[in-house]
Amino acid sequence: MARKPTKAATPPAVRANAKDSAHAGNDAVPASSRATRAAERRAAIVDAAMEEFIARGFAATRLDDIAKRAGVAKGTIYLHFKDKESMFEELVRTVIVPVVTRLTALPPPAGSVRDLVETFASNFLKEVIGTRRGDLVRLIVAEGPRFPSVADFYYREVVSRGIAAMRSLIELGIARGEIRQKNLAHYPQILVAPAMIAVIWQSLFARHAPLDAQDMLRVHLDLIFGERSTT
Amino acid sequence: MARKPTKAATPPAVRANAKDSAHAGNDAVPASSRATRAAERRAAIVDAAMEEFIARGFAATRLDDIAKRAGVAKGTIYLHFKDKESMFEELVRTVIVPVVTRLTALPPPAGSVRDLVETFASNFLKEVIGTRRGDLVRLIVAEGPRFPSVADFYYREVVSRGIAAMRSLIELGIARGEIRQKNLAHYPQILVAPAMIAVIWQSLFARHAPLDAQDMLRVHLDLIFGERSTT
Amino acid sequence: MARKPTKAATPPAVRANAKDSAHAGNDAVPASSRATRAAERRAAIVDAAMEEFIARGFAATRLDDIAKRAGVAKGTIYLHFKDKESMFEELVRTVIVPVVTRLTALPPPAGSVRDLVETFASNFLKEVIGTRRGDLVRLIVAEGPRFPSVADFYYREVVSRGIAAMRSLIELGIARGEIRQKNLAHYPQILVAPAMIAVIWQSLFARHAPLDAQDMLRVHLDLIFGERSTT
Amino acid sequence: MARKPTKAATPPAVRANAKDSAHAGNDAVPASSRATRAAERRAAIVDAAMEEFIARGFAATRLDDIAKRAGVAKGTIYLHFKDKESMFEELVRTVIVPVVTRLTALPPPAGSVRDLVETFASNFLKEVIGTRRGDLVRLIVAEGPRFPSVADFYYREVVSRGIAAMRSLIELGIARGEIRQKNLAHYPQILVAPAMIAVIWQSLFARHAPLDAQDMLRVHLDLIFGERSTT
DNA sequence: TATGAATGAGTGTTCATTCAT
DNA sequence: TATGAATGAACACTCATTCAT
Repeated sequence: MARKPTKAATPPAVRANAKDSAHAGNDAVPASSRATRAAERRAAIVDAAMEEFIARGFAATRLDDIAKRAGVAKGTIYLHFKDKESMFEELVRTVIVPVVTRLTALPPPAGSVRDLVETFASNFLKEVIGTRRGDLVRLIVAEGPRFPSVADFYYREVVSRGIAAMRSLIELGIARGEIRQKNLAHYPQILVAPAMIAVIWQSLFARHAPLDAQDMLRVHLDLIFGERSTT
Repeated sequence: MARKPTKAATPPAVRANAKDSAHAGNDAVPASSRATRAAERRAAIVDAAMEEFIARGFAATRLDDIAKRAGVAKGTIYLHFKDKESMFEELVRTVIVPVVTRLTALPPPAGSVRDLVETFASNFLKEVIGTRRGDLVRLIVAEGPRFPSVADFYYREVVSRGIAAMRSLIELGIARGEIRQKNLAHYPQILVAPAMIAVIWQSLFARHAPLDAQDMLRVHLDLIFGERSTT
Repeated sequence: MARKPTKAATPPAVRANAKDSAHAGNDAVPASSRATRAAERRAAIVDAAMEEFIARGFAATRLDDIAKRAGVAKGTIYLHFKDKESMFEELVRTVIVPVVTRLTALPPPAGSVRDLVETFASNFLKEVIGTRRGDLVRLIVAEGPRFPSVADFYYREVVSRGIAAMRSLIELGIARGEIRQKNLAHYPQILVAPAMIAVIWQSLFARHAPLDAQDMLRVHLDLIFGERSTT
Repeated sequence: MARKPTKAATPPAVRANAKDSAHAGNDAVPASSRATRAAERRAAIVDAAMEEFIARGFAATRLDDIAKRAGVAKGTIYLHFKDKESMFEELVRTVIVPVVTRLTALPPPAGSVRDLVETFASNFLKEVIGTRRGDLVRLIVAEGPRFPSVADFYYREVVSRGIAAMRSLIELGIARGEIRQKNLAHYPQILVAPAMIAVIWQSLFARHAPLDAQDMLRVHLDLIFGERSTT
């Protein structure tokens, strides 16, 4: 869609003293420079690929479909990615990084630890569970074993950081007396486990039995921090 | 299931003074009747397919490889399964059912609820986490969206039952005063979440950061039941 | 399952003075001798194969289907025929020969030539057009080029004889003054052409436009012998 | 055949003062636009497929062989046809249509009806009998029952039209007193029957007994129109 | 003799990748 | 840069043929 609007859009002035009469048509790039256009295309491909990989998994996804969805020709994909595998790998990186940075841009540690964790959980709910990004998590779980580099990357960039962050929070909670269970700091996974389960549940069983993730997480936090006094 | 009943069933007396010397050599493999052989082959195929599907996922698995691994010809697979898809679906059923029946054959509810849950968790640890069966769980998470029938089956046979069983236990725990958190009964998922995370963790990140699942589960139970008084 | 019930089922009386103790059970064949049974089976296979080959052509016919239709096991076919090709070839022979002998068993040349030809045509109508045998003709037309031996056989046994017979009739007709066109004797094909066309028409276009073969043949004979005086 | 007519077709003038020295080598095949090339390839595939289908029938024909004969890769076939079946169906259409249009482009009805029919027959002889197109007729007879759509198409486009045309001619002949047999108009099949037989004969029995189709048709016409007065 | 499970070569079809335009 | 026609290796599935029972 909107395949070749450029030709008409080219302001004549731009081509003023163009001497390259032979193949002048191509470089009629308007406002967005060539580089920008390329970046846009790449983004379109990444988005399309994401959709397809999530829907079908790596092996069953056809580059043809990605190209169609992205509105580019199949060959164009190869101008941006070496092959299907590296596309998948880079894709995961590309999509994950901003998520991580957003989530780790934690609000300054004001208020109680529980508040912090709750804010975090609430962000997670909005940003991940039941969204495309949640599906990405499932995709990584699915394809991880066949793409060690992806699993490694995910572990390094997301999991280990997340675990570390959770551990800090837990330790802070323990220090402040909000958390009783001292051993919890050894297994921050416990803190996130229900959230992860919620992600997977939504992908697989939502239509059998919808899950109120928010409420579940609240109950879980009550377990850890003690039931909240209803103010 | 009644794998080799023939051997025992053959009355020794019958062959006492057997004079069929002519073709005595054949019965080097006499006992396994045709039906038995067929069952064995089918089992071999199921095993091989399980390995391959786990290792590569559905789409990337080649029937050729399954056949090779099972030690049968490719065509033989089609004597047992309609096509690749139904093989996958039946496979999951075949493998899951015994697991379910074993796990649901709960020890009689003697002792405290915590003991019950602990026993259950310990079984789960031994039988599932880090085993082929654990990988199967990951496989289902991975392929579920593309195999609704598999996801449905898994939900019906495993998840919903498991959830129900956990809920009963939780309610029992609440009734007996072992569990404080009344709301936990609404989300039995919380009880199992760390176990599931452990399963997935072992599949994906074990080599980066091994997880002591047993200890983690213990900590989690402490969270729910209160820290165990070290007698 | 009920594999060898014979041994036990054999009434002792029957085996009274049987000295062939070793494999006495088999020959419990009632009225029809073993040879007869074999011939019956062969006939069943031939019939089934005929149906299938006509319906699907040689290449697209599955031995499995033939076996099923004939009520025998696939392997049994190989007890009667070397392979699929020779089955097809022998089949055509088997089926054609009786047709030929019946058709060539012309009624003694009494009456006019036209009467003779008409009798012949009427037989042909009943015995061939719109019947399985008519389909066989189409089958031979279809597979002839790939089965030279079949085409050869068909030419030798059916076509050349038929042509010769027709030629005799035509010559007789000319001699008796019933036929004017002397040259017709050079092309007996002309005499049979409409009959053959009728055969093919029924196979291919009957449902679009049914053809009254009998009437057409009458008109054709009128053309050759002159319109019949309606006495 | 007629693979690269482009070379000759390229008007020299076009390349007169070409300054595109840089990559002048490429345009050794300039004229044939992509569309032209595609059409050529498609034609090559159609030709090759025609040969193979005629030689082996539908089921026994391998796409591999068609591709090889057409000088394209197997995958290329699928750029032009959905699958083997539709290739066969489209093929028949593609090949038949021009034949029909040519044959129906009858010379203006000048002269006697017999002359007309004779002209027609002579065209038929040259264009169909003993040619690839004749084999196509046999192919349709052979595969028709398994390809109703092909039989339908053939009936609609060829047979029904041909029958109608023949009927008109016969009626004209009757009106002009050239044909005595009034009933012939009911069965135009009789008029064409020997021609069809000739087609089939050439395919199947030519090597056993060659048939002088031309002479046979003449004799047949004598039968219908009366023997020609030897001028 | 009869069976039908087992085989594996063979075939239609797909799809990642290339490359001339 | 971008295209999409062309490629051909790869794969699911079939089926004639064999052979242990």
